[in-house]
Amino acid sequence: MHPDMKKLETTAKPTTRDLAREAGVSIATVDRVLNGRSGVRRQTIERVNKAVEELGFVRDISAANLARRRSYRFLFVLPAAPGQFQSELLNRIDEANKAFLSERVHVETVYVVENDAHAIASTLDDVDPEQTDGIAIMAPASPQVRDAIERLTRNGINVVSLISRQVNSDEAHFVGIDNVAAGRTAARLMGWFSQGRDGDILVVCDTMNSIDTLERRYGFDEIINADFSALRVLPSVECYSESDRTRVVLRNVIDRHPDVLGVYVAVSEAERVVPALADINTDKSLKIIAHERTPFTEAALEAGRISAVIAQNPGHVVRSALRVLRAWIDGRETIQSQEAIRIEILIAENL
Amino acid sequence: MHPDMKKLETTAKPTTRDLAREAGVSIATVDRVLNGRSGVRRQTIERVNKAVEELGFVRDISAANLARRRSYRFLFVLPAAPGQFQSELLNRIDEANKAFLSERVHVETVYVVENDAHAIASTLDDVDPEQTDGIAIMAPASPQVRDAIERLTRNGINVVSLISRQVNSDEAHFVGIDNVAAGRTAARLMGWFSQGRDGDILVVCDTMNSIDTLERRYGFDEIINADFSALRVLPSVECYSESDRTRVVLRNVIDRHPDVLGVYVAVSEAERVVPALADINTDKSLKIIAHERTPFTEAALEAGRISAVIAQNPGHVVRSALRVLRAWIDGRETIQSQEAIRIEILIAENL
DNA sequence: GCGTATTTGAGGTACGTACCTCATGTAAAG
DNA sequence: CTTTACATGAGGTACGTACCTCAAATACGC
Repeated sequence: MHPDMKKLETTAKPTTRDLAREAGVSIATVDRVLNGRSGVRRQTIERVNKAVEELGFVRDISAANLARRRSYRFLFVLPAAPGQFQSELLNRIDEANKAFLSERVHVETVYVVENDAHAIASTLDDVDPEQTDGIAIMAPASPQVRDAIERLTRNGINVVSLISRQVNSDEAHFVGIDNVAAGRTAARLMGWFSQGRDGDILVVCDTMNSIDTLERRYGFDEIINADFSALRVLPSVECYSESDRTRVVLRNVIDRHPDVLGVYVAVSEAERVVPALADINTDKSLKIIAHERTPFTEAALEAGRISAVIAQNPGHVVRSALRVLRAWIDGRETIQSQEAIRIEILIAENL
Repeated sequence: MHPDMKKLETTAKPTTRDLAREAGVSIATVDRVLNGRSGVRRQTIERVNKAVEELGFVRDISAANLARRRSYRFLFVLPAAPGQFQSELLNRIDEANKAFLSERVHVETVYVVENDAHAIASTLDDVDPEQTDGIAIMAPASPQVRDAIERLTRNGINVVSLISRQVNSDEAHFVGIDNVAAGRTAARLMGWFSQGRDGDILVVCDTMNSIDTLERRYGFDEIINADFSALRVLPSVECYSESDRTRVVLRNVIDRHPDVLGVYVAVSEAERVVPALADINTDKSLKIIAHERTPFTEAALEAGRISAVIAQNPGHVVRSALRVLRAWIDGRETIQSQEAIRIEILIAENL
């Protein structure tokens, strides 16, 4: 056996009792210091803190939460959109809710109309600070939502934004990928796919009003212009989440630009856009890059209908949001590297 | 506010007390049933279980662990190799040890000589079941280690294998990537990089005795042969973790094969192999794919000296191992999707 | 119907922390 | 030197679960 192991047995984890003995004060005083209650001399506070250092005391969060009768009540605010990525996200929330039940974490979900910033803001305003400890919101960035988040924060409710960053809101931690970098990544792949040929590249988005889409497009152009000058990126095709419109618009663009080599589907509803592309481009020579791992994109990758997918792990996003909110409440640090959401490159081989 | 929220307030999480009332038995009996103690009639057991179902009782693990005085003492067994990936892994273990301290998880690390299966096995045999609750081992697959793992399991110590799968050991859960798929992924990328040209591809490994390397090579060949017939994969270059040897062998091979287009560095010590390649291939036309994210590979990606990296997240690996071990001890389920280690494709744009 | 074995209940203590009250100590202000 | 404010100690209860003991109730064999 390795020599250090004995320590585990003899040196048990120090408790508040040990702290009191070490600092030469009573347990009550230790408690006052640890929980920042008033009525302790500066000098005594320092004695206790020194004991904490020396014994390496770490508060037992389980016991503390038990004593406090604390449970974590979190609320996910999600757009009521029907896409596969949405439902994937929902499944992960359900999953997390079940898994964290034994750790006193309760998760609920409420839906909002995606395009109505005022409605979203008023939903947020209606949240009762007495009954909610934290909120994870996925909604397009807007001043109304940003302000509502600020009000929540002032009321003591922690907020993180999911997938879509709420700009200018330093209050809200962001859980999601860097969309500019995602666009750059897509561009690099598209460049490789083009094999040095010249031609046009199509970028499909819902609406250019979405900051996420703008950022992706920005990153995409950046790399294509810098490193793949043989490629021209056409103006973004906006399809406003409507299947019929998508079909018509795509056909128009591709008819007018026979040199289209590849398509970057910069929105998450690949299941709506890609089939439309397949109908138009029957010879399957188009290189398609889409976003998000869903049953549709998985199948399409395996069938070779999509060449690559840029994804963020929805389970990771959900759990990260919960961990960040919880750490915030506990006054703990998070593990930085754990909370960074990776820009995943998925191909048929690494699914 | 959404309508469900009130429930949180009124319907508190049921406790053993509630269970007892619901089942019409005493708390002591509930306790006997929940903890599988003897001396309860079958009929009574069922009454209690029914109450568990109906109330949706979930045991509060924090409180239970507190009462049991349970702490989780885990041991990482790592090869004493000096590579950057190793030290990355170590950092993550340290990090996890600190972060999980407040959840009564203690992690220690012990080093073994990588190539001495007997020594590793005897290290495992020396572990005291009284003082260790679980082991995560990273070591080349070998019958000796596999048998030692089986002995540990019989003694009630749960074991997971990290990075390298211990074959034929169904006892030990594996935390790491599918190496065949990793090889396939590398091959697909290499194919894209080759842009349809024909030429030779070099595969660099430590030794062909390593199952991990064999699997990567197998997957690599599979895709190259199937989809990129213009490329020929040369016999693997073995460099036995020695810098001098690496340099000599690589120079020999590249001198003899001027058509080498790309190199797949199938081992984790890219920091040893890639600089050697750079010395030889001064015109920088070689496309290099390496394994594992390390300070070296990050810098090399950004500088364009490496085109892509196939990686597994060491922090994720460490935490997943700990979660799996803990769930095992608690008799809980793990979240499947959380414990799958992804084969990450890293390029300069998605770092 | 008796004795014995099994099943159940009642009640306690403990885990490590939070939070409360009340008594007592000490220092500063008058 | 007293008054007052503040600082600290001592001791308790609680959280939800585990685990223990002992007594009481019930079932079972004969």
